[in-house]
Amino acid sequence: MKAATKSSDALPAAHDRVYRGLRTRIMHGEIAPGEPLTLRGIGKEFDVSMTPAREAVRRLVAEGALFLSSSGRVSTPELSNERIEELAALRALIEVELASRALPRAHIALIERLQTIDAGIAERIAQRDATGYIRANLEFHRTLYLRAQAPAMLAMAETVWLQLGPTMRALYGKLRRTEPPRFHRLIVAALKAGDEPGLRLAVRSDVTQGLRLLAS
Amino acid sequence: MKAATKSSDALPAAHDRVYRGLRTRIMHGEIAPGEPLTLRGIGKEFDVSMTPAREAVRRLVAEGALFLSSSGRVSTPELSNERIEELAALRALIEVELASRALPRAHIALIERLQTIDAGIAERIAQRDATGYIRANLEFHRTLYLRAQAPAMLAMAETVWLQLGPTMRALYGKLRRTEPPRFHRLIVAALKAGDEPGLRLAVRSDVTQGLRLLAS
DNA sequence: CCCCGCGATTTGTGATCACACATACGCCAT
DNA sequence: ATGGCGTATGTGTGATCACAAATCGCGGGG
Repeated sequence: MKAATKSSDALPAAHDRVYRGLRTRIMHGEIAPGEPLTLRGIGKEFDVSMTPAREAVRRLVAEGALFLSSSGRVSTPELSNERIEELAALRALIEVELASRALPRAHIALIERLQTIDAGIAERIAQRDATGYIRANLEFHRTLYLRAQAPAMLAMAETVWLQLGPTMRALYGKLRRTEPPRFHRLIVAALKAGDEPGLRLAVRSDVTQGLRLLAS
Repeated sequence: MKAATKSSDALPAAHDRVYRGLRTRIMHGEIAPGEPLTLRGIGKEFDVSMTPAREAVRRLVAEGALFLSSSGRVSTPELSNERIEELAALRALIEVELASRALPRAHIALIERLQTIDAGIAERIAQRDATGYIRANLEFHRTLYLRAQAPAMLAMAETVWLQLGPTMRALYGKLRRTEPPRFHRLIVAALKAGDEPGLRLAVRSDVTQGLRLLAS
């Protein structure tokens, strides 16, 4: 039971592998809100001991992706309506700024890529693929924001996504969407036209649309 | 060498004690940018083993307060001008929103407390007390933002402060301030008058003032 | 039938250890 | 004197262990 030491493996550090694995699962909404996790369970799943599992969990807790009860138990957080409203407001603030900074650098190739991703989103919706929908939606936004050349801001936006992850999945179940996101069209149109005020409005609308129903 | 087990101590968990200790030192600018840290050194300083030290460091790295080199060495980060500009923009976005949300709840008692803190800031400046100045300045902002009743936003703002901590200390040395922060007066005045646009402008100015010189 | 309490099990915490790697120091050959 | 190399030291990583506390389940009493 010495877990392959390091031998000739590549170099994806153990605790980082666990972190990334949990992170994407949370961000994509593959874990239900309130679901409890155990360090030994995580370690077993990723074939590591408790130590790297603990580090990964600690990091996710620091990012707000996991909730740490007073007794040290970890679970994915159940967000209150107030917190959801705050996080939506943060998304609006940060992502509008990111989109605005990306606008001058948005070439036609980027816009075409966004349209391709958007088509994929429509497919996921048609197939009722919640996780795929969330993943594609985040890819749409991240692709745009990468052009902003603002890594610190992007990291902060992703932190917010992470916190909303489990809830977004639950939200997806509530609203029975059959249509593709209409605000994405507006975003693409504003990018093409170089219309900054229109872009800001479209991003703000897209980011806050779904979360309004949840708070009602 | 069994480190006092738990005996009759209260219950401030070990790794959390280390985390808080390092966090405030970083946020207050008591550690120079680029300064290297070792897990064993931290453990010795707080009288714990490497395990809690590692967890605290991991958490601070996750928050951007510490930099982790490719070989695993940790140090406080040396920020590029681009990153400083981003962080200043984030401060402006988030803190303007926080101030705006705090405005309707800003009673006279709060305003008086802000003025008291501001007087303390003037003292620190007169005494050339860099750390004291930073701490008092952050207290001024936090006191105001607490009224916004937006814990997630406040946490995000504090994360940005944390990332700027070591740099703010260096910044303090560059600009030889002798006058108390003039924008704080404007903030207080806007709060008294219930002037939201004025408040937003004053906060934005206060937050971005010092960092403009640094980027030049 | 429900509620309380006690014990077994689960779970997080922190210390310690073995190991791999990086760095730094010092010694020897040129 | 200087440059290169091998060793010693320091550092992070991850596994394992001992311990305390929390949680769960079961049984008895009301």
